Amino acid sequence: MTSNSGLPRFRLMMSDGQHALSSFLLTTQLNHLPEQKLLVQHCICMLKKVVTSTLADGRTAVTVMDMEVVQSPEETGGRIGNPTPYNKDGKACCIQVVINREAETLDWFPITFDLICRSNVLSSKEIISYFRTRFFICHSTRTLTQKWTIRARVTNKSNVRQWSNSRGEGKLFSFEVVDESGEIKITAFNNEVDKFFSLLEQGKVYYISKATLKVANKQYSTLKNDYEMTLHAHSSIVPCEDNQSIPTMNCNFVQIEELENRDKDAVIDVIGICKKAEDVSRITTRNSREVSKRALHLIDSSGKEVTATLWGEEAEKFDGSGQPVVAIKGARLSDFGGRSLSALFSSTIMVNPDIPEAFRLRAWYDREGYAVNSQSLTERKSTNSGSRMNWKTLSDVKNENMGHEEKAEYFSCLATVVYMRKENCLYQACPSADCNKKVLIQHNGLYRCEKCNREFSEFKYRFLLSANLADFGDNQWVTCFQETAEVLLGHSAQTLGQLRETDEAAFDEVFQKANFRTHIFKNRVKLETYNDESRVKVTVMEVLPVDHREYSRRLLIIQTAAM
DNA sequence: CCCCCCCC
Repeated sequence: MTSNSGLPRFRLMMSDGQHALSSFLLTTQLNHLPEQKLLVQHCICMLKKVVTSTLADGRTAVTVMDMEVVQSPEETGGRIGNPTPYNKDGKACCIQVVINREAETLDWFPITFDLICRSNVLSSKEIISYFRTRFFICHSTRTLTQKWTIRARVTNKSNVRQWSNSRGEGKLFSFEVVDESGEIKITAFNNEVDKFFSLLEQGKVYYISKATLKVANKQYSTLKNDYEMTLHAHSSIVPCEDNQSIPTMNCNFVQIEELENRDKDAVIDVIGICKKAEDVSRITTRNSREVSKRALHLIDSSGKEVTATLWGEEAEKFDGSGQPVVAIKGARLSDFGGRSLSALFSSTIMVNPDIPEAFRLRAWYDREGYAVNSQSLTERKSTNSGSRMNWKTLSDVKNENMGHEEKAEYFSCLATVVYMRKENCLYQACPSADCNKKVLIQHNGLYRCEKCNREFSEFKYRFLLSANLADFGDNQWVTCFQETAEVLLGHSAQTLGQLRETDEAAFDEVFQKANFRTHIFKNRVKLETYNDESRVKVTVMEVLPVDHREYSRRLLIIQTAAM
């Protein structure tokens, strides 16, 4: 054919041995291939870059922008199979072409993943839909469902998690992969969990094909990709042995010292010597879930130390013996204790990773680091460090008009309980797990909760205790709810409620014993208006035992103030 | 189709 530029234009018929399509046009830049008799009949070609277009008559033309001849007709042995014409509107479609390492030439393609077909053979249908997909991705934000193959290394793999919500229930896991062009998250649900979970191993390389692509929800991902993948029934994952060219995890380690300058909630990569691993412990979250946690004390050559918390299984299985190098990719920076780190579900924790940074750290620590009197960015958790406490005397609270701001204020004080109101210290609350609303007894003997709009045969006792606290110079009425009242009185609301019903003397004794006790109180203070009357309300958030050192220190402050 | 990221 003749091109617009007047140069000869070559048209190719390509076949996969089953079907053939003659609508391939060679870009004139590649004319040397046929002219030098490299591109000849029956050779096998690897198409590296192709642009498809729809002609006026509806036919699809495929312009070959870059290609390589991988087998001569001699090697191929002539025609393969008995191909019939490919009809894209109809039944069959399968044209043998080969795609390899396509991505780098397609810089306008937002997911520039290394496209390699596992068998090195793609059908024309796949190719055409693939190119449609590229167009689709560029111009649409809807869920994208097309097929391709990537070759990538697994850098992180989650556990299997169950979910249950109004839309149904099931299980899932996700993993993250990296290749030369970037990183992407891939999620598997239900059947695909069974199929692929045990196959995938962190650090290994796989061919992954026929996953669907969708726009990533940035809210839940810190990966540098606007898209993510989901596996489906037809998806395939095959281990790849030849993985030299695929990068390993790319970490961007931040020096511990530098954490001081980073924003709270930043997600960062850190590497350090685990100077100390605290014991694993179990905690209950706000959502009443139990989870294991373990704090690590990491130090690096900046001479600074930081506490990093691991969760769940990561916390349980962590072995800190021998002070290993620990790298955490994607830890979240918290301002607890000044600066600390917390592993996320998406974090990757590596013990003694095989990377230069780890070797350097090991050498530094064994040579000199072990002797460094390191300074931690994370303050010791303890009530006597003082710095997290906004210490006030009770008269300070009044003199400084605390609580008059729009936002509630907080203060800590050392004070003695001088009175507790026994009357109304307990109320009958709704027995539902998360409802503490007061219930009213009905004529039918049932207890009604207005909030839940339900009647119950039972109630639970809750504390709402008014107490008067005093220090050397002043006193203050405060409110203690459930947890803090339980600490002050040393009994659960349920126990004390029953005691009140059965043994009034014993009930009174609980109050006598708890009175005139001295504690550290952490309080919230806020001006509240009720019936047109404003007054400062102090709610006790936490009751802590008095540490002797702290007691002496506070006493000194109080005495100095009194002089 | 998930989206939990916790505790002091």
